[in-house]
Amino acid sequence: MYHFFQITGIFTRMKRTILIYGLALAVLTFVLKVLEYKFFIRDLSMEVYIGLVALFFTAVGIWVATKIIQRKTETVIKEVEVVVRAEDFVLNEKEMERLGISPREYDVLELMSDGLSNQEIADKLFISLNTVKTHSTNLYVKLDVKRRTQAVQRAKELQLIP
Amino acid sequence: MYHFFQITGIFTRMKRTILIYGLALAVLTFVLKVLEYKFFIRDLSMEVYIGLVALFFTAVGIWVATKIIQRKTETVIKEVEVVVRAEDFVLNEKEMERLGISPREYDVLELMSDGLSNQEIADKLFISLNTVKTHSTNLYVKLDVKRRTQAVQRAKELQLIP
DNA sequence: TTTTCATTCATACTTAAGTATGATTTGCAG
DNA sequence: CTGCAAATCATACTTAAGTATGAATGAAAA
Repeated sequence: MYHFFQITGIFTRMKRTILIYGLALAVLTFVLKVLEYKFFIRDLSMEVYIGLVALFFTAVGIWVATKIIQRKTETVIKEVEVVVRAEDFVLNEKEMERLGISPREYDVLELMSDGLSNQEIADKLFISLNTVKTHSTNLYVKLDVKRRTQAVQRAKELQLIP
Repeated sequence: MYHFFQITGIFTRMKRTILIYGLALAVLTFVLKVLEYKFFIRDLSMEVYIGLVALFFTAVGIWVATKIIQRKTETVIKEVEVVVRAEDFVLNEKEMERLGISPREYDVLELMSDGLSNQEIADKLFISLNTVKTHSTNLYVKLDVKRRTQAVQRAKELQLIP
């Protein structure tokens, strides 16, 4: 795809370049004639004359080349490592249902994983400490763990919390 | 740094190119002289003669250009997303030192994050429950937290544990 | 309507966690 | 050698966590 466009571009450019080149040749020939017959051309030796032509057309050649030659683009692919943390958390609702964790129990679980104490959880959810204890105990049974630290661990494994 | 080498490269190439160019000019002049005096050059009109020289030096110019023209280096920076998983864990030793966490305290921290109780940690490390408590209390101070759940959280944030 | 279940809370208890303080040993650096 | 930090352990205590049991309520399903 990329290559194709490039080739088309070259042809378009070449046509124009050839035209300009032709014109340049004509102009030079004309200029030389004029110089030859009107001024000092006869005083110039053949070598100098040819040298000038050579110089001019070398210049023309270089100029033409700059127009025609496709710049070789050396594509250096520099791979930069962008560290992205695996924060692509999506709640695993299947596990939620399978374990039969209720919405309120989940609330407690979330706050638990934030490192809050039962009392702090109670305050946040406007419920008593005892209720939090009940929820957490139920959670431990459902998650098949013994402690809150294990509950948080387990819940993360099961994609219940981030 | 990169730029510097490029420039040096160009000069080296130019010196050689100029040399070759000079030689080409000399050779052509010589060839023309030979042709002129030995064969048919007098039959050729001035225009054709100049035309040939022009063509030749245009070619030389183009050739020179191909040598001189700097290659365009296109640097494509490709960002490769690297998702860091738990397996890619590298211990942040700077934080370890900064916080002054001792090796033994770190052992306790690790087992803590595995969800073990103080008693279980004590059994694993062959130390008393009291010692574990001492270590954990020290950890809480150093990590500036109040509970083990928070300690585990904090330690993960600081890349102390996976 | 009855049942089921989530949610709430209470009481009473056990166990674990965390705090405070002090003491001993050991290896290492000044 | 001396001092210091790490590691160990103990005692005593407070607080938090977890267990067991029971009960009230209210909404939704059978």
